[in-house]
Amino acid sequence: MNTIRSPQPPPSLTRSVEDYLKSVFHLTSQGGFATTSDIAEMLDVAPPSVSGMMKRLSETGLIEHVPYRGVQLTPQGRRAALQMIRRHRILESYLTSKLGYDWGDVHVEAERLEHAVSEKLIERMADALGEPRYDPHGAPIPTAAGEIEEAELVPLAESVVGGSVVLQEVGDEHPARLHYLAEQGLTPGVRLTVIDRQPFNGPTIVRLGDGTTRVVGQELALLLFCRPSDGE
Amino acid sequence: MNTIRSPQPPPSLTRSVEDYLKSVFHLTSQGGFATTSDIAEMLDVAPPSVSGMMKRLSETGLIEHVPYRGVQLTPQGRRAALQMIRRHRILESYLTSKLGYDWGDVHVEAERLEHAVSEKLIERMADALGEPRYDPHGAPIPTAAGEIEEAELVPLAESVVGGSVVLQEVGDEHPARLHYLAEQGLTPGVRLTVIDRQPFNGPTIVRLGDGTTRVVGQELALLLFCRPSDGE
DNA sequence: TTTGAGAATTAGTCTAGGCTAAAGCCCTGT
DNA sequence: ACAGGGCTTTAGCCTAGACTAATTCTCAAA
Repeated sequence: MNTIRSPQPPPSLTRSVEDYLKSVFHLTSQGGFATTSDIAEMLDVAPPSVSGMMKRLSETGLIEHVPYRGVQLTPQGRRAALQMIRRHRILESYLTSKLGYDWGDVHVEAERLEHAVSEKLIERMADALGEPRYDPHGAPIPTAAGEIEEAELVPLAESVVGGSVVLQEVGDEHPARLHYLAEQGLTPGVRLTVIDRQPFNGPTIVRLGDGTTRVVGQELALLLFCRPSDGE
Repeated sequence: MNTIRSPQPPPSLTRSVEDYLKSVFHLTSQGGFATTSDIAEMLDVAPPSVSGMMKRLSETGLIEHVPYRGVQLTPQGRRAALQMIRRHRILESYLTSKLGYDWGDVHVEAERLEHAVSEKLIERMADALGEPRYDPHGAPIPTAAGEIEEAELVPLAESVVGGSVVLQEVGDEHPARLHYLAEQGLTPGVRLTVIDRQPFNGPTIVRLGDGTTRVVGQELALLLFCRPSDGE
């Protein structure tokens, strides 16, 4: 008799654990470690709560914890985090496309739903949408297999003056800012010509396809991730 | 200055509390009290867990607890329970109509989602469905205002032999039984002629609209709720 | 009227996941 | 080289919501 049950039954993580894994993923996406206080701030909990959870998560093999340094995801933790991010982004896409949600309002709703949906439901939504590759904010949606596109994007605030870029992703979830950006026509896929930038962290001035211009303050311009688009 | 804040901010119940309220609602739908052990069995927890929760719920005014007798919902508890039932049934309807779910599989999915969806999402789904009045099992969907239709239904097992009935509601959530019933053509809305019933809790024999007959064992026949349909 | 079975409650414990206060580590600036 | 400041961790506590074991209540039957 074979007593080894190989492809472990899904451990079924708690809501809280899922949130911690997502935070660590986002905080380590540029490489390096996620620190206790960054995680605490992102999840709005006290630092000791993070230390406690990091201990539990490293015992279950989801993260690697270097005391006083920070944490990184193990391959297993990364898979779990990407699964949550896929759920989140598919949900955002579905709510926007199929239920008329505004792109500023989907984040909060998806944040709760992502912990409750089954794999099956997510795949049905993805199917109904035609397997979208980007969510409404332009963020890449991980595949069901756990792969995610990594693009080299540059914040508009750091783009080359005189160049032409395509706004690829809006790195923000605050409804008010998103509403404002949509009003300004600054949504993913738009092509922008970088006309000028004021010194001392001043605004960036861009021209849209229709010839109109926008003055984008530094704070917002740091959230608009672009890829260069020199040729056509 | 008015220090009374009348229409209390929504207290935001926990998942567990929501489940208890639903159980009490279902167990008291015929009037009377819900007993500790019935609730425990329905939620698959130990009786002392129920006693503990009943204490908390009566402190927050959601139920009325008569020690050693049982509990009933207060008007506030009933509103909360009906809200959960509305969510559940709208979700079941949406998953069936819009995402191709089988009626045997929707219950489990809705059971998790009902705790995570917002009011707004439920109303958008209801709207997309055209404000359905019944869920896929034929159960009435409470209105957003908290009203629910109460019909006088009779289990097929207790219907009058020789009479004609319409199958209104299937009172079961087990996927296997639901699949079987669908195969047999026994789904809500179907008209049945009750041809015969074997003695000693034996099966009921019915004829469908297409002239074919079905032999329905007592266990299943108790789950098929019908309304008389004498005239056309 | 009493008694005993069965149901309900109380008592006490456990875990997850928060918190504050206190202690420990690391690194930079003098 | 070391002192101090800022993180991080530990210690200890709290709540919700489970559990088991022990106790108490109720009601029906003798």
